[in-house]
Amino acid sequence: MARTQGSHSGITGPKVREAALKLFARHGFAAVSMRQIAGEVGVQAGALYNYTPDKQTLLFDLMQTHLEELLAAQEEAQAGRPEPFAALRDFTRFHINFHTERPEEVFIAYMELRNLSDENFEVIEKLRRAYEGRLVDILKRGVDEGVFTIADTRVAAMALIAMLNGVNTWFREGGRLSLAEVQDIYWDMVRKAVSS
Amino acid sequence: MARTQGSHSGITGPKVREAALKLFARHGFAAVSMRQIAGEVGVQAGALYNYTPDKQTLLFDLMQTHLEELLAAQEEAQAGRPEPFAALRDFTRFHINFHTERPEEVFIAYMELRNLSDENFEVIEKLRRAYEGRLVDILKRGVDEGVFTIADTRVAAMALIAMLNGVNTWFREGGRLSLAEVQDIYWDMVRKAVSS
DNA sequence: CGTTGATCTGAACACTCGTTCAATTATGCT
DNA sequence: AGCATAATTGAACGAGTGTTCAGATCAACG
Repeated sequence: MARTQGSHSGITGPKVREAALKLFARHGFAAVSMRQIAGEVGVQAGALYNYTPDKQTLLFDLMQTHLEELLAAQEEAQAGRPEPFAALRDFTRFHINFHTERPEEVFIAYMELRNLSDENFEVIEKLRRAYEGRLVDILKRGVDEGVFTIADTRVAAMALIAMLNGVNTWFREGGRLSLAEVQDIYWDMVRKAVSS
Repeated sequence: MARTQGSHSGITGPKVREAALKLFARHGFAAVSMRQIAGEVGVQAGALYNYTPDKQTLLFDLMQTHLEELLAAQEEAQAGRPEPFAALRDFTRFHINFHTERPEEVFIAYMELRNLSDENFEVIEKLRRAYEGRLVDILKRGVDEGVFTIADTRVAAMALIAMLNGVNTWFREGGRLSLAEVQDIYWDMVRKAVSS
């Protein structure tokens, strides 16, 4: 009997989010039941509804939190770095770092978009665009200052982010390459891709 | 009364695959029921089992067919093109072309991997690796001949494919850019990324 | 120590799921 | 025309779905 009823723990909320995160990432939103999540937490399914109004909102909250943390962390990492070249290098390293540290959040944020309601999707899409905009700004500054050669900054931003996101599909800590080596390899490609 | 029972059409098989393709791409494998697929075809759910042993195999067949067509088409597009530079350019254009022509197949092949059984996953993964290997070969030849400068060919191949796959997330026929323009923009970035 | 209020259980509700199968119907062949 | 057979229906199976809620339980406060 792991947990008796009525216990007033105060840590169930975070545990629910952690369990949902893990299970959604592993099996997909639609394939995970509220009873599975409850089982992972050590609680009955009904108790989950003290922490989320419904399953869909649970997913939405995970995505929103992730993207807001991403934007906040990027803002901090970028603080006071006006030269486009250094800014792009920092962006590249930051992106790889942040994303490889949160594989589950990243996976969900990209794979479960279609399971969001229209309004929730709009909120998430706006956050995603805002992050993309950060990179577009760097690229534009670089083009204006003549240090980057880019045919279309928006397309370039999407191409670079897609390339960097790819790291998550194969990188594993303790593998052939260290994170620092991966960052160097990708920065090398990014740097060259925007050069003349 | 769309369809009377007992009709011996012979085109139900393809229609089942088309319906499954469309619905899996739109809502995800786990979120689509056999009854929905049957409804799209104009048939009762039980009839689907004349064309697939189960739902999972239906998914697997779609993915396998897609990847085998990809490999075959790439082989043809690449036939007799030994110079690495031209081969890489052709690969880039081919990849964008093939993938933008089949958004649903591509989406499924990348998003529904976790819904495959272990054995089915292995088959699909092997095909995906084979395609990746085609690009690795081109890059290796280029490095050997001194026309490309690449730190790690396997990582570079994965990075470039991820970048090219990104086109599918935003490109729409009739949008701001034509397919040819997109191909040129991406080829420009690919070319520079592997240069010295 | 008794009470309040948050927390959780366990059962219930109304569906939906993938899959099976006997019975029925239409088709291709002779 | 009649027969064999492929294709399809429609009902059924057991299990699982998200969500609700009355009642039980426990922590904290006065």
